[in-house]
Amino acid sequence: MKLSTRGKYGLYAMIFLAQRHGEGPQSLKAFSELNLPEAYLEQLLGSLRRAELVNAVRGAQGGYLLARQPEEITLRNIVEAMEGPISFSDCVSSPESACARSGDCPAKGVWEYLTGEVNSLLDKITLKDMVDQNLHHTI
Amino acid sequence: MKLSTRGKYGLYAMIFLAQRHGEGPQSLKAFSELNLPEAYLEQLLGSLRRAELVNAVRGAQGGYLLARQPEEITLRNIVEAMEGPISFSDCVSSPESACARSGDCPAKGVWEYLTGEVNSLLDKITLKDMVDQNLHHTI
DNA sequence: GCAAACCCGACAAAAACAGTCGGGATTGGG
DNA sequence: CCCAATCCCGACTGTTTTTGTCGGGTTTGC
Repeated sequence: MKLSTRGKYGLYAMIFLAQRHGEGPQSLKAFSELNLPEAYLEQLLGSLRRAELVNAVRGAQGGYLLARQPEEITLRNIVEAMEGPISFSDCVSSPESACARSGDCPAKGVWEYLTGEVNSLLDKITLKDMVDQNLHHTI
Repeated sequence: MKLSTRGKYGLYAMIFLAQRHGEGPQSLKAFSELNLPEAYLEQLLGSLRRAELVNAVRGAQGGYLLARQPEEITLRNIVEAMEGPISFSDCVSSPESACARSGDCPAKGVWEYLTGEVNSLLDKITLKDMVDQNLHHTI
């Protein structure tokens, strides 16, 4: 029950971009103040781009930009882009990994319930909330 | 954001014990209907015992029993016993892994908030709720 | 055209996970 | 008292996931 560094670094990168929203493309080098491994971060930004959370501008003076407004990007968007769909147990998300006891498995309902709750928690927090340190309006 | 098999199998084992609560010690062999690797399950039951969620009775006719009533064992108890403390990022739980940006890290508040929310979600679900398929009273 | 950028697939080290195994310690029942 | 049933424990191993690195390709502003 922990995010991997992908999830963490991905969020750091998104917060970095949100803080500079409107200031033009931020090159990979600009991210260096985050003290993350550069080549690795580049990979992660690729995932964020493919998830359409950031846009990349190639060529000189290029870099990365948020693809949407900070208030339109949720924590769930980011976490899912970096770590795939969140679900407490595979038997919820992928049909083929349903276990033998599927039919009346008392645990399945729990996984479904929790997965739903956490997703809705993550849906409620936007990038804007995070840079504003404004988490309480969500409660 | 997924439980490992430790978490899943551990919960299956606890549900199994809850369903037989009051019927005396359940030997490792009795668990075989769960179709889990026996030697591995034994390890996991060791973790549950050390977390004081089950009691083990050694010797012939021995086995495992719930250490408390099913309504007094929460999902959080089980998950933490199997996977360690829940926290979205280490910088919340362990002081030494605080990252350089600790002071004003916009992500830290998010991790703390989410960790708290998920913990309180897990606190509200007891083993009894699960065997009764009664998750809705928690909502 | 060239330097500053991003893009991409392949690779590798390290850590975590998912078990297995062999033998030791306890204990109820005959 | 002995033995079989049972739990206990640490060491070991194979696999998968994670966390990166690297080299070279592509794009584009100046």
